[in-house]
Amino acid sequence: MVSTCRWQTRRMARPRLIDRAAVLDAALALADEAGDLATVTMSAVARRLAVTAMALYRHVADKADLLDGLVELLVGEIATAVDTGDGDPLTRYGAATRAVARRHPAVFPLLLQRPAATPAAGALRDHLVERLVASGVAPAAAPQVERVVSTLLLGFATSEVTGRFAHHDAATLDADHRVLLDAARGVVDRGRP
Amino acid sequence: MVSTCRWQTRRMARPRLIDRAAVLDAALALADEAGDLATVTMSAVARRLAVTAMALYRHVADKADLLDGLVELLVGEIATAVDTGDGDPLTRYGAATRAVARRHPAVFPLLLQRPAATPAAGALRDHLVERLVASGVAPAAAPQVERVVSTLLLGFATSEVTGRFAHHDAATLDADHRVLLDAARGVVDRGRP
DNA sequence: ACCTGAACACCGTTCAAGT
DNA sequence: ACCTGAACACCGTTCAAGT
Repeated sequence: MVSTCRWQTRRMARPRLIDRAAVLDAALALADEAGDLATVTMSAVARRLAVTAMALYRHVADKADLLDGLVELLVGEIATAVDTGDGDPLTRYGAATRAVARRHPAVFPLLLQRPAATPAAGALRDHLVERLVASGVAPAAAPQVERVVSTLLLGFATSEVTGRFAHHDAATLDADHRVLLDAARGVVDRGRP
Repeated sequence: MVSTCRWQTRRMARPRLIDRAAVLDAALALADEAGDLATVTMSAVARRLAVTAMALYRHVADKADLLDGLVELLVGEIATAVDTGDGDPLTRYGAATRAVARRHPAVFPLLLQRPAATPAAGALRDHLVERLVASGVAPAAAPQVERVVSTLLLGFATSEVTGRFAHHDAATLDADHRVLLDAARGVVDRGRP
């Protein structure tokens, strides 16, 4: 027996059981399964990681920080989805937003609830502005077009996911979304010189 | 001394210290002053009414019911404001929505968060559809136009109030709102036969 | 460095009891 | 009928202690 601690690589170090990404993934999975943000408690997230609630505080500052992390995750998913699928960029952005909302209905409303000041949000915004300019929108107008179009898409997807249109069927919602995309297209076209 | 209870009008009756409206008003005032929905706890609302938290449960089913009541209050305010001010109906609806959002920034985001199935929401929706039809929108198209336009307005006002546009000044936000209203006008015009 | 145990202030909610 | 006191399960968070 050289040591009572097998994991002792250096002096008094402990094996890292979890990290920030694991915490956020567990929280997101929990929210998705429950379909309800109230289920995401520090205890529940910790339990899913086979750890105590107190252990989380090494990796997230507090619960608000954890929720901000979830928002970052969703923004990242929208960013990676925005360049896939078919149709023009606007159609793809709309589809990406809607798809992420459906995948994470409990967390999605947070996107409209906290300032979009996180790194991932800034990156997505920059990317969208670039795409708008590439499609002929005046550089001076592009940021405003991005703000308004993103607000349109976010508001609609949130409504869909919180059940604001609960008694309407999928076909009606799809038709509504087409009307919304037409309106967004109008905003983009008005930004063209 | 005929009775030890001065307030005893009938057998064992007690003076009604509070009612549902008082509970909702206190909760709304609390949220407005704090600018934060987390401040609205059952204890805090009760304290403001000089009553214990348990007393509230006679007048609201639970906390979710209390929050639904707040939503009703805001929807009512939008409904009464929608026919005042100048400009066309759409401009007024937009201004009314924005004004209510600014008056109640902490509560407003709830409008996008819960199904619009309450009586006040239904009444406002019916009123808006009527106005749209009166302005020449096809009766068959009016409900869809109402849904999309309301979603636009709610999404923008929510963003403004949650600080999603935090680093932009008032003039920029006003300009964004004008662009949004133009888009909404496009949706309305497309509903005309 | 990372995790745990114990502890704290607070939350929503119930139920029997008082008036 | 309406409100209170006591009680319960749960929440987020801290801090000293263990490894």
